[in-house]
Amino acid sequence: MEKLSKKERIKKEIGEAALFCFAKYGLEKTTLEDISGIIGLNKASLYYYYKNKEDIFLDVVLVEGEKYITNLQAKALQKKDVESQVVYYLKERVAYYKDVLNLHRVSPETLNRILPRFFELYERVLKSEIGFLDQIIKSGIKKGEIKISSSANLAAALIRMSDALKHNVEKQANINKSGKPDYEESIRDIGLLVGLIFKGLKKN
Amino acid sequence: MEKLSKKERIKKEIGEAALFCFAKYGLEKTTLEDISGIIGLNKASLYYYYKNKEDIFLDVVLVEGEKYITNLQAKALQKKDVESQVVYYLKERVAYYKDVLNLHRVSPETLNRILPRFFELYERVLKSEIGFLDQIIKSGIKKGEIKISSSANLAAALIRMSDALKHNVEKQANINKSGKPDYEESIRDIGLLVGLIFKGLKKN
Amino acid sequence: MEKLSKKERIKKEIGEAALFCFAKYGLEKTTLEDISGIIGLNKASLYYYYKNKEDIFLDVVLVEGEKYITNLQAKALQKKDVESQVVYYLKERVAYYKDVLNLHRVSPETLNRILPRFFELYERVLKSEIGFLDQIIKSGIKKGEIKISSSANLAAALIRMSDALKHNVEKQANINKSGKPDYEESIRDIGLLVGLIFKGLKKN
Amino acid sequence: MEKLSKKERIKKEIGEAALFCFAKYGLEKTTLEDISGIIGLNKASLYYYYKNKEDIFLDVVLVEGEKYITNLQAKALQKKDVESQVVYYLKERVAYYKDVLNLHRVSPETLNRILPRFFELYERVLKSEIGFLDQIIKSGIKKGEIKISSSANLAAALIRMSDALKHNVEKQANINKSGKPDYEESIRDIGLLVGLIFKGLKKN
DNA sequence: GATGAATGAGCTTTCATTCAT
DNA sequence: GATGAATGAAAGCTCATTCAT
Repeated sequence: MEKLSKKERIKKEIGEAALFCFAKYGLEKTTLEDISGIIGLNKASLYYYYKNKEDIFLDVVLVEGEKYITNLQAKALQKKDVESQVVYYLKERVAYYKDVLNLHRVSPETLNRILPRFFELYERVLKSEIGFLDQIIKSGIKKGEIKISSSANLAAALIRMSDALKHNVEKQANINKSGKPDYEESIRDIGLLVGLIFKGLKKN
Repeated sequence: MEKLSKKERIKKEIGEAALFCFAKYGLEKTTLEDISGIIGLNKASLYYYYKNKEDIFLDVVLVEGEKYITNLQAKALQKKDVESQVVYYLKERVAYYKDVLNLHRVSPETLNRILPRFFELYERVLKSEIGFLDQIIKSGIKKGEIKISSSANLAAALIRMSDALKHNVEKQANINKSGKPDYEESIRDIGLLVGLIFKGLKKN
Repeated sequence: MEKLSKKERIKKEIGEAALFCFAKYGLEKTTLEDISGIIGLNKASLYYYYKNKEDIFLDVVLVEGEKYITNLQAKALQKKDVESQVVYYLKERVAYYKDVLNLHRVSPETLNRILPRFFELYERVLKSEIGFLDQIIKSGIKKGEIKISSSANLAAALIRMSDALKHNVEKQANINKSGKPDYEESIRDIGLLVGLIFKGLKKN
Repeated sequence: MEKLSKKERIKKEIGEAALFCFAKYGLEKTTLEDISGIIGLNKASLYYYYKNKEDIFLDVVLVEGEKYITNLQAKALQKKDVESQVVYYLKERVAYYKDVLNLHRVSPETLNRILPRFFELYERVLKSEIGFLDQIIKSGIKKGEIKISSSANLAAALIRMSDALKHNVEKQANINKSGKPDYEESIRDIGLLVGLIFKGLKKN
């Protein structure tokens, strides 16, 4: 279907090779030679396609993330009611983060350096996520499960809330001795808070 | 209580600083300056206490491991019958490995270099583990839950079996493209095999 | 005459700079900065041309060795009869070793680490050495100086014998307190043994 | 016979251990731990007996040198006439230098750093050397082999001449590409010059 | 006198990044 | 577009040397 320019095609190849290496050696241990070697390219050539190693990582993680999000949305829709759908979606979304970081063995240190750029790029995906939640909520309203005037605002707020909770444990981890963000805490909080929010929305 | 020589005290300090750094940056990303800086030492000084970076890591992991094992044994004893105790202990034990490697973000590459030395040092702990299983099994015999003549042999065999299963997925990971050992497989196998073994022990 | 690629040309430059430094400071005291500085390169650049310092040394020694061997063969041919030629060649060959190690001040310790790799690379030269001895012997047969059916086998055996004798004193040196291989012993033995061998060959 | 203070005794022990190590590993590769380990001392303790590693080396070389000189003088006296004695003595003396540097694998670089201090310490030995030559010459005069008014001056001049020639090739080596002092040249020159000098002394 | 402890300087090696061609 | 070639920065490690005890 999609016609990719040659440049896009090679970028994709690089991304795939990188994904493989990141999963195998971790972000920091993967060398540009590891990546370029797989696709028979010189390591200097990577710089024609990407600004630097970090950008390759971000791209890979974003593409993977988008695939995952699409998949997750399909799964979420199978839950029985709006609340379950929303809770499931928000929780799994955070859990995904944890897995990605573990998979690529990114140190929180590096993470913090990367995150700003990540969210910059993530913006587009984020909008689609809010759109998805908006739809769910709207259909919940239609089915009479909940009542609320501004669905879009709620959708955006929920996403922001869960991202904020996630951020929170990441920052905590940076301050505390522990070093490892306790994403489980975010996930529990999300469950609790969404539960309370929906209690209110149903009451009416 | 425990009187540590000054050298021992500083080794402990180094170990704690290292543990913190390994958890935060991962083994490979942690520099000796990171570690020594925390306790106000010059990086060269670490070599007075440890032969090299790897040795620091092994020490830290072993000490942590021993603490964990002690704790795990207490937990295992709370399970209702011998079989549950044994299965729980063996499964959690392997799960711990997975967590440790994830926590410190050790690349499989490095892992393979370190493992031989690790098991050399682990020998002592291993004996205490076998001793623990032996006790559990003996008390199971006493309570009439199971029947078997040589409890000690069974204990050693069970430990060796679960370690072998763990090794197996590690070796597989090295051969396969994936790179990541699938410890879940080992854990499932342990559950299955111990189940079958105890079926036999109960039959009598 | 010979057209060298740019890479080959620079490798040669490095080799020459290295030879100069090794002779001046000795292998272990020569730093990569010493070598790279001479030809106006950054020390990291050496790694583009050679895997490591040891490889530079091996290359340099091999190239020098080959030159020496060629020269030695011309000299040996000037001796009056086969026996003299063979004895001269084998003795000088061992003496060269001693001189090279002295010249570059290689510690026996380092020597032992390097030797296996050296002989791996030396294989090619060795064959030409055997070929040379084979020729000498054949011409000795033609002139009626000696009698033997398999000249090639004798050639190979003589080279191996003298190398074995050299190895021997190197191993001895490692065991004994002295540390320094007594190559003179090998040289004396070679003289003695070749003398006896040729006595037999002439008798017929 | 000689009663050594405890300090002197330990200095001697250190010297012997050092000599062993220098011969085995060379000056630069020998660590203070190598030396102190042999006599069961802490490496820091060496600094109570010697100012630094270089001083240990100088001491060792001087002591060895003195032994050698004594021995050499006895040997020289066995030569048939003054000229032979003088030539032999001066030549062997320089050859000894070459051997010592080879034995301990001292780089000319290091040598130049050490030499000034060496000659400072050597002063005493030097006087005895001049005294020895003086005696030889005097006995030559007595036997009517040669004629000269100031024997002591000649003795000193001869020593200085041969040392100067030696210095010369060392400095040459530093300037030239070669790196290795060609002591053979000095030795040839000594032979030539002493020959001419004695020609003159005999003429009269 | 002896040494445990600490360190600065220097070494080899790796790697992301740059740039002329 | 691609890459050969180069490099700065930083890592792990070694060792002579210092110093308080």
